Amino acid sequence: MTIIPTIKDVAREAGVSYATVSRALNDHPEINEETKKRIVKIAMKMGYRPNAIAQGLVKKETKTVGLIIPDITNPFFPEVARGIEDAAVEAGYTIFLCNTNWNAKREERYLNVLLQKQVDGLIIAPSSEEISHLRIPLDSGIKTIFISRVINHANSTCIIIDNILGAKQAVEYLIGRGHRRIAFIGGQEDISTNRERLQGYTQALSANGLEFDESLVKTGSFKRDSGYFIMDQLLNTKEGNRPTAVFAANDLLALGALQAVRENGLDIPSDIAVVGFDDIEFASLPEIQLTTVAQPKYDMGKLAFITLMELMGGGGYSSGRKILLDPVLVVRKTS
Amino acid sequence: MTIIPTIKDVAREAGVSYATVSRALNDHPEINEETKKRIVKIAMKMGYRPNAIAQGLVKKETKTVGLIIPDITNPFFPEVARGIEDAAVEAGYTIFLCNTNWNAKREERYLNVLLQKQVDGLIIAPSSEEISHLRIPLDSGIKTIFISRVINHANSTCIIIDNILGAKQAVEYLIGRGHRRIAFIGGQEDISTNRERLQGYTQALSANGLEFDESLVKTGSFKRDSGYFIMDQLLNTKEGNRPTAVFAANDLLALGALQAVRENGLDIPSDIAVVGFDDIEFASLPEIQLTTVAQPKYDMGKLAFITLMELMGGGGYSSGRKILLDPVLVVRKTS
DNA sequence: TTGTAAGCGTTATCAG
DNA sequence: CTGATAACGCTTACAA
Repeated sequence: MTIIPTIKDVAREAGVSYATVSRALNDHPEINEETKKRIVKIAMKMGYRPNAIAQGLVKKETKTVGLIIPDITNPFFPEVARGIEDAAVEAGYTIFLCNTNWNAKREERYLNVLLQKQVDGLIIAPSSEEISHLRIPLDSGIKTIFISRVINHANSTCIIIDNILGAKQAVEYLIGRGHRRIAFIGGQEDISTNRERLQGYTQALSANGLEFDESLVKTGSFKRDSGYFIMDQLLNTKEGNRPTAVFAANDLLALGALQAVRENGLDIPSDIAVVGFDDIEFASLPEIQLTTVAQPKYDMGKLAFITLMELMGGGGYSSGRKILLDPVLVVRKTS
Repeated sequence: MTIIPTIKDVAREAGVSYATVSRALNDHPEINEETKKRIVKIAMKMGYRPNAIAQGLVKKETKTVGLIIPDITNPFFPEVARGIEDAAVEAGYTIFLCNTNWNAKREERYLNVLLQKQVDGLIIAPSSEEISHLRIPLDSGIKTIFISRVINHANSTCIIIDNILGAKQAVEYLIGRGHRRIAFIGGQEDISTNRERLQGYTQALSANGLEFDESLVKTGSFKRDSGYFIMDQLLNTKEGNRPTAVFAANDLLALGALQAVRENGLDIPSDIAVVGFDDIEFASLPEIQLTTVAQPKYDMGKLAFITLMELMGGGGYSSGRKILLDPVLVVRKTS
């Protein structure tokens, strides 16, 4: 419970001015090596730790970035976050984690708080299409990276996966396996991730001369219970309409769908084939073996931070870039 | 890309002193209602946002707390984190998320960074028994809550689950089902979580007159591949020694064990019964149906933050409390 | 090479 | 009720 010493205390102890202490600690070139060593030693002994808040105030840089995600409970995001953080630690940054629970109001609130806290940059996985509040960071000029969702704003930098392509691959694979009645189980309808995956689904159908059947497309939220509920509905329509395969917009939905299928006494994949999206770790469990479209989650996180660094560095790196990552279909046992 | 106005700008615009603006914004009692309204309006129009860094400097309070966890990839922690965060948001706090990847060095580094950033409090799920560096926060007097692991330090407040009891329940249940050769698959050996769960295991055995067989106890790290590897070893010892049941120190280990058992062509639970610990969401998947000892993860997070608030509030709340939560055995299909 | 002093954006203490 | 002004802990011109 010792009181934390300030630079003032160190200066007094060492019998020099604040400036000299500051110089010693940040090893400025213009300082006597001897006194520097002496001061550093004293500072250490006193347990001096520079106050980052004060530093932030004068340097106008906090070595802090905000990360806003919609659902920390979806293993996809922790994996991305880990990538971001590993890159951040290396660069000496600390992360404010903000989980919105898919709540746009909370997202907006966080945005404001983070700006007030003077973060140097922002990484956002937007949770709603209601992007009006996303103009806040953009207009304020703070360096921002959007991940997993594209934002239509002149100079927003986005890192996303090619959702359309990924979905297309998944559905075409299903078609290749002979399926003709393929359902789409989506998350929040108005989210671009969902829209694009639906788009890929539609494109795959039409490219293969299959008719789009509205009754086979249902959306909810990107959660397991939603997948369960929707799949159950899908299975309990009149017999003839039942799909033989399902493409779910993420793995959580797929996991829910799997459960509904089994509880309806049907077999996977012989009665119903299921394909997900994300390739969360649990998709590969031997008991699950979910066929899914993989995203490079960890690397996406790392890339996001590195790109943000470039932006923050202020170098000639143009914002407004859209970085598109490649999905890869991982075929396992549910299809 | 507008420049962010300071209180100075607002003051100039409103034709009053900084002090008055500050008073208006923090609605002090001693201010004219009219001018207050006028100033607030002007501030809003200008898009003024108080600089939290500057506020932190003078108020000596940052409304920020640090959260240090070992593995964000283990669904247990995101769930706890969500609880913490929900409570934090409500109280107007923001969380620094620090993931250590079970790395003590990184934990120590984070500790120092967080102190420098002047967090108001700390919530730590320690990742190693090498607690020497944990003296840093304790000695510095910063309010700290330890979760999921107990720290032997005079005035550390810990929120943990009764690991011994939980493990005991699990193993006694197994014994009740007729198992006599029960293996223990642990995480990092020196971590109290692991030690206590092992202790519960041992107690259950001796309380039931079963002999402790060293060859049935193996530890690795709290990860799935570790569980897989250990289980595989266990199964490939000479036939007679093979266990008929396994108690894994967490669900990830159990999931790995499940996989090894199946890959060895054995049936669950008839050949080998498996019980885990944590009850992560994926344990309840119909395909998994893992029997496990449940922890109130989300509530534990909320409680952690609320307790921290009490501590930070400086009220008469004594630190040094150990809060013990109750585990509950959830019997599903792997036992 | 070192010291002095101004300033970062707030809040808080005094006077008025 | 309001206005100066001194902190908060640090960095950085500018002087010495």
